[in-house]
Amino acid sequence: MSSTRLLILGAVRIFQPVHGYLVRRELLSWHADRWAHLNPGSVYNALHTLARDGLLQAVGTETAGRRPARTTYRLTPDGETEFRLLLREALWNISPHDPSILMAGWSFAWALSREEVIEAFEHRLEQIQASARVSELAIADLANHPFTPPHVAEHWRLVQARLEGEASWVRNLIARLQDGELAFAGEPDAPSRGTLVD
Amino acid sequence: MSSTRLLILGAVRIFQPVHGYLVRRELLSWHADRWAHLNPGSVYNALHTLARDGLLQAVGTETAGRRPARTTYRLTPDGETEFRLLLREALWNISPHDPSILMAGWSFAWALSREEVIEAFEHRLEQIQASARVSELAIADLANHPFTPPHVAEHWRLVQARLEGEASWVRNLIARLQDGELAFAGEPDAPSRGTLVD
DNA sequence: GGGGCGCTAGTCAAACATGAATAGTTAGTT
DNA sequence: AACTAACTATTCATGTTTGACTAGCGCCCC
Repeated sequence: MSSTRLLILGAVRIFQPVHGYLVRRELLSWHADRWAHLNPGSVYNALHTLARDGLLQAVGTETAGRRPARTTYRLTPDGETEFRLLLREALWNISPHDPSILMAGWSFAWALSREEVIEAFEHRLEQIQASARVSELAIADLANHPFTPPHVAEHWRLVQARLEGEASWVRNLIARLQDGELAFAGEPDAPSRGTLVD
Repeated sequence: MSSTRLLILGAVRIFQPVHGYLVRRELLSWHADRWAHLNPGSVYNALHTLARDGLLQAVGTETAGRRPARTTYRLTPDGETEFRLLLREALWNISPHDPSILMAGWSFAWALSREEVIEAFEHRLEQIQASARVSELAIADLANHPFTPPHVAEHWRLVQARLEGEASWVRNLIARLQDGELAFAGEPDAPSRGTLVD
């Protein structure tokens, strides 16, 4: 699942310096375990991988009592760059076969400016329109492939129908963003760090 | 990805006895490589696993010239049972976070009766309605969890919007199935085996 | 007749995901 | 004061996915 890296980078970025358990707990409160298949192992594995690749840096290991030691991480400059890259990819491009990518991207949209998010979403609407046209043409083209079974045409229609659902969510959100809802990078109430309960 | 087993079982079931390459080629013609992440390795691995678990049986190995040997498979009775189970699960239950499951299920819907498919789809519409209610309540409940970030409410709305898209596809299909479109188990033109090009 | 291209058929190491299990800690309850 | 339920913090064996790679065969074209 390609949304894992973005989710982990983004969650570390909010709370850094932070240890794995807190990252996981935050993502659980977003229900990312369901929509992004985020098991405990995935979180810790991603942390290790990202640290090995130089996107995260382990900044210490604390032990409280006789509990398991916990390693804390923060983003490296490369990690910050990668985060912004993945975030922009997630928001600007449709991913018709992986719903978790937009969910992950939207989770950190506030890290960009309101203008960029609106622009990205408008671009998304155009892509969805283009995709409708591509589907039509692909379905028409099936006539030239007589051995392709008829359910394939419905696959195209189903993918497009789901995208239309996504489009109505996007349109609703664009309107609300233009109305000033929520807070984004550079604005007074913009979140930059998460709010820790404890 | 849980749709892999269903796809492989179903594809073997169509062409049995059949070797891996033909299964893969057929699934590629459905573009399952894109919507179900079906790489060559996944196909062969699934075949091995299903054979190990007794759902498939390797019925021979032929060698033509000095080419790689090819193993042919067919479903065991357990494999047929598992196929029908996975197929019914895919069609009767919504899977809000994995779009490939319905795509895989629909690919083999013709293996059930027209009546059952219509009933399953009607049940699906009810589940989507119920899910709308659950989303509403979940969003309302967020007021009691002040530290949950605001994007979580949009996650619920996005999942629901995509399901509404799916619902419009399902409604369209129910109407066409009631009109007698396509052919299902027990009907004159029902597909039972695939049509091989060569 | 030989050179290149695309098809056939599958393998494999590395990467990634799964989720049960572990083992100590705290808070509440009878 | 003992019990237990839930939380903290992570590991690890197992399983699945990825996609580049191999290597022979057939066909077409010059």
